[in-house]
Amino acid sequence: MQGTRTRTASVAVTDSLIEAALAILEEAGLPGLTVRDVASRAGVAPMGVYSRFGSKDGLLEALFMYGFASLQAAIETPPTASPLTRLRTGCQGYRRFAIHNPQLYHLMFEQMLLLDLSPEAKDLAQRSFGTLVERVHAAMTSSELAGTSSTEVAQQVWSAMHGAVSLEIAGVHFATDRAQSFTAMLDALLIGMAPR
Amino acid sequence: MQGTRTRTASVAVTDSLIEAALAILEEAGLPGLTVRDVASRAGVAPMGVYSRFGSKDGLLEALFMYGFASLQAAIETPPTASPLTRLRTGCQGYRRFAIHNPQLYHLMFEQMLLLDLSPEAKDLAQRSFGTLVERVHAAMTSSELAGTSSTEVAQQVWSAMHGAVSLEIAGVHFATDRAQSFTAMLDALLIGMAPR
DNA sequence: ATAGATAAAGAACAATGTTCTATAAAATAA
DNA sequence: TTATTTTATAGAACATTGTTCTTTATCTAT
Repeated sequence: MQGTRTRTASVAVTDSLIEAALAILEEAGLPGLTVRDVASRAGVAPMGVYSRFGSKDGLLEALFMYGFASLQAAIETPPTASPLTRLRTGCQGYRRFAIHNPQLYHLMFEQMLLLDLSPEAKDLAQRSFGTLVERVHAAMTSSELAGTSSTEVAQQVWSAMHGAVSLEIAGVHFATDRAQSFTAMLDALLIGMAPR
Repeated sequence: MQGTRTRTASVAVTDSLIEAALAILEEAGLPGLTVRDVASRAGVAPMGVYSRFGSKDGLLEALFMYGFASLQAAIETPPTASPLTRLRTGCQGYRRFAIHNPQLYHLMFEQMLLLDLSPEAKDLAQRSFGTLVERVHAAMTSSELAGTSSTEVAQQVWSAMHGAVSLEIAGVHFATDRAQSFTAMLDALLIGMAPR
């Protein structure tokens, strides 16, 4: 008697695993994201995760990279007359991404960022930050922002944004209109960074 | 023949468990914080955690509350001539707490805050926020800050602080002097919130 | 001092990340 | 096309961890 095992085609299994993981992540959160469930949802055995990603952390890193690619797209906006306006629009995109993908955002910024990431993952994350630095630099050039180090100012803007969406995702918000409160905080920060 | 089990005295075992958990947390991080290791370090069996805290999450909630009590102490400062200065000093204390207890801060804000907490834990956290609201309110009364809702402004200040220390703890910082960058961000935000 | 109540020790259980092994599918060669 | 080698997957097995169960040492009240 021969075995009854069947083997699924190897085509695009990697993508299926990532898709399954993303779906489970947003549905059940990080604790619900088990290797078995991801593999099952993708129609493969748990081993499939290990042959393709090396470990569960490897899969999570793939989600991390997917997330930063999405974030990059969310903050990328066409040029406008005012560089500061373009920066503001990008910040709104940042919040939109976070609010629309709360579990993924949590994974990216509150889990993976604390772990040892591969150089590729770090590069990708840094590229997103680079976009923000560019916007800040442009606003400095147009004299809409003061200061000398666009990197340092960008870090401060990013910090404020991250803190705001992070607490909002956690359900810690005492303002009635959270989008408006986010914008108000950002406006205050940018006003305080304007030339005087 | 009688068993060779010994039973440790019940006095102050709860505190021993919390102390052990805090030590392991900062030494090995959240993944290293296992019930067995905590119990072992406290000199009791794993069951001790369950009889006293109900579950591992119960123990983590005790750490959460310990953390917020410490944070409360860190942001609590004596009155000064300028309410805004007092607010600023409290914010520096906030950062100091976070940087000195990075793993605990991570547990508090990036893990527990996302879970279902007991009313006691929520109250304690809200009390810390209340202190910040008071400082903001005082600065509004002295016309050093503008705006009508001290709660909303306090939330924005907290957001910015949290984002800054959160990224700093994660190792994401592009400024040379991080304490200075934190202060610079805070200054910009408070300037942007000043009456005009 | 004795009896009952309490809670802790240690074993056992369930779930999860990971590894191992047999083998089905694919790739290659003749 | 057929035979052989390689690859990667299915399913079982293993280690660790959160949790529960059972036995029994310790505590408390009389």
